[in-house]
Amino acid sequence: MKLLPERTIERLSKYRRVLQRELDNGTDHIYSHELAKLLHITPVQVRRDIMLIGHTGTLRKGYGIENLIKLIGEIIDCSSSEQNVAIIGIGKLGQALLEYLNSSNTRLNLSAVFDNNPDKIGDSFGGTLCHNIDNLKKIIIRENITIGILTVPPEYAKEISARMVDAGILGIMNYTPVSLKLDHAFLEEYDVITSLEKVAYFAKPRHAEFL
Amino acid sequence: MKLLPERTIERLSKYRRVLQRELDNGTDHIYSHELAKLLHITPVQVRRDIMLIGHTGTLRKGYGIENLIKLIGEIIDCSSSEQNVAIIGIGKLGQALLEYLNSSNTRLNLSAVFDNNPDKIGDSFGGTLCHNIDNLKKIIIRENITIGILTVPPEYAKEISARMVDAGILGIMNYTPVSLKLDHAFLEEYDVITSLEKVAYFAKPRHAEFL
DNA sequence: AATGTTATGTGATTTTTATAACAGTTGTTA
DNA sequence: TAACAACTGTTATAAAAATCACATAACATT
Ligand SMILES: NC(=O)c1ccc[n+]([C@@H]2O[C@H](COP(=O)([O-])OP(=O)(O)OC[C@H]3O[C@@H](n4cnc5c(N)ncnc54)[C@H](O)[C@@H]3O)[C@@H](O)[C@H]2O)c1
Ligand SMILES: NC(=O)c1ccc[n+]([C@@H]2O[C@H](COP(=O)([O-])OP(=O)(O)OC[C@H]3O[C@@H](n4cnc5c(N)ncnc54)[C@H](O)[C@@H]3O)[C@@H](O)[C@H]2O)c1
Repeated sequence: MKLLPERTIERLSKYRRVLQRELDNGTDHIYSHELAKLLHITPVQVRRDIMLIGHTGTLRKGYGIENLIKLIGEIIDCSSSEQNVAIIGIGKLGQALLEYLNSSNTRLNLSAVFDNNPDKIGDSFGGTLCHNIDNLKKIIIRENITIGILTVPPEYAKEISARMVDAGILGIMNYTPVSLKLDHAFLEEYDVITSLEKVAYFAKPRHAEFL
Repeated sequence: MKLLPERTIERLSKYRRVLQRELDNGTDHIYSHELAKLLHITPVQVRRDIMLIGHTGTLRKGYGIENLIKLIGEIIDCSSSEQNVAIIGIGKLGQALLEYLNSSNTRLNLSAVFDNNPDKIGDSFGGTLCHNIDNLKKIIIRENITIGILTVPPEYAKEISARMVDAGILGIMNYTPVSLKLDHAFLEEYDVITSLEKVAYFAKPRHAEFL
C-alpha cells in the first residue's frame, strides 16, 4: 500500500473532526466547498485528498459524511490492534496535554505516563497511572504502547527517546526543543519558540503582505 | 525587501539557539556540517539558508557564530521597536506556555495576559498581570503588543481572534483546534491532535519505511 | 429533448522546498 | 610549487505540495 502525503494525513485528521461535528448536527452529506470553507482551504484541495484515499462522492449530493469518517478512521487509526499512547515526563506541559487528550475524542488511548520524580510515581493523572521511568521498557511492552509523547526536560530527551525506541515505540511526538534522530521509528517534532519567532518575523509592518 | 521562505525562518530560529549554546561553550566558528549535525539536517540546507540571509562564512574556518547570531536577530526580531506578546486565555496550556517562554531566552517579551475569569483577572502570572478580556483593545494599544498567543476555549476562538486583529495585533499563534481566517494579519496554527494522528498513521508496522 | 447549472474527479501546471553537483578558494603537504 | 584536501557559495535539478483547468455527470428548467 502506497503511503499518503504527510499534508494529506494532517488534513484528514482535521476533516474527520469537522465532519463529526456536522454529523452530530444531523447533516449527512457535504460538498467539497463546504468542507473547504470550514477549514479555510480550497475545494480542490479537499477533492484531491478525498480522491487520494479512494472515497468517491455523489454528484449533486456531495460526500457521504458517515462513510467518509469511517474511511478516514481506517487510514489513521490502527484497524487491527488499538494504538496505545504514553506520555513521558508528566510536568506542566505533559499534564496539560494529558487533560486535553482525555477530553478530546481521538481514537488514540492514553495507556501510561512516566516520570522520574518519586512524588509523581504511583500517582494517577487523569485516571492514568504514573510509572517509574526505570520501568519504561517493561510497561511499554506489557501495555503494547506504540506511540510516545516526549515532554521531559531537554537534557534527557536524547537518552530517553533512544530508550523508547529500544522498548518498541514506533513513533514519537517530541515537544522538547532538542532536535532528535531516531533509528527505525517515525519522529514528529514541534518547537514552540520556532513557531512564535516565525510569527514575529512575518508579523511586521514591513512585511506588508498580511497587512 | 524580499520575504524569506517560511521553512528558512523556522530553521533560523533553531540555528540561533544552538549557535548561542556553542557560543556559550566558547566556540567562535562553526562549519555548515557541524551546524547541520546538531539539527539533523543536511549541510547544504544550512549553507543555502545562510546564503539567503546574506551572511558569508570564512573558507577553512566556517561561519563566525557571533555575527551570525546577530544577523539572525536582525531578521527575526524587530530591529526598531520591541515585539511584545500577549497570551489570551490563561488556562492550563496558557500557563504552561507562559512559564516556558519566561524561562527561555527568546527576544519576544510577554507584556500582558488576558482572561474572562474574575478569579484570574488582576492576578499575576509569572510576573505578568492578567487583564480583563474586555480591556483587550485598550491594553494592546497601550502596551504596543503586536503578537498574540490564543489559548481560549475553542468556542471563543473566532470572535476573540477578530477582536485581537481589530485591536492592532499583527500576528496570531493559534493553539485552539478551530481553524481561523484573519484579515490583514499573519496566522500560524498548531493542532495537537493532528500531530498525534499523523504519528499514529506513520507509526504502524505496515509502513515499513521507518522500521 | 435541449439547455443551463453545479457538482465531482483528475491530468497538467505552477509553486515551494530540498537536494545534487560542482566551481572556486584557502590552506596543507610532499 | 604542484597536487591534494576541505571548506563555501551557487546554479541546476528533483521532489513534494498546491493550484489550475477542464472533462464529465446529474439534475432542474423550459
Ligand atoms: N511548558 C511548555 O509550554 C513547553 C512548551 C514547549 C516545550 N516544552 C518542553 O517540554 C518539556 C517539558 O516542559 P515542562 O514545562 O512540562 O517541564 P516540567 O519541568 O514541568 O516537566 C518535566 C517533567 O519531566 C520529569 N522528568 C525529569 N527528568 C526525567 C527523566 N529522566 N525521566 C522521566 N521524567 C523526567 C519531571 O519530573 C517533570 O515532571 C521541556 O523539554 C520543555 O522544554 C514545554
Ligand atoms: N491543554 C492542552 O494541552 C491543549 C493542547 C492543544 C490545544 N489546546 C487548546 O487550547 C485552548 C486552551 O486549552 P486549556 O487546556 O488551557 O483550557 P483551559 O480551560 O484550562 O483554559 C482556557 C482559559 O481561557 C479562559 N477563557 C474562557 N473564555 C474566555 C474568553 N471569552 N476570553 C478570555 N479568556 C477566556 C478561561 O478562563 C481559562 O483560563 C483550548 O482551545 C484547547 O482546545 C489545549
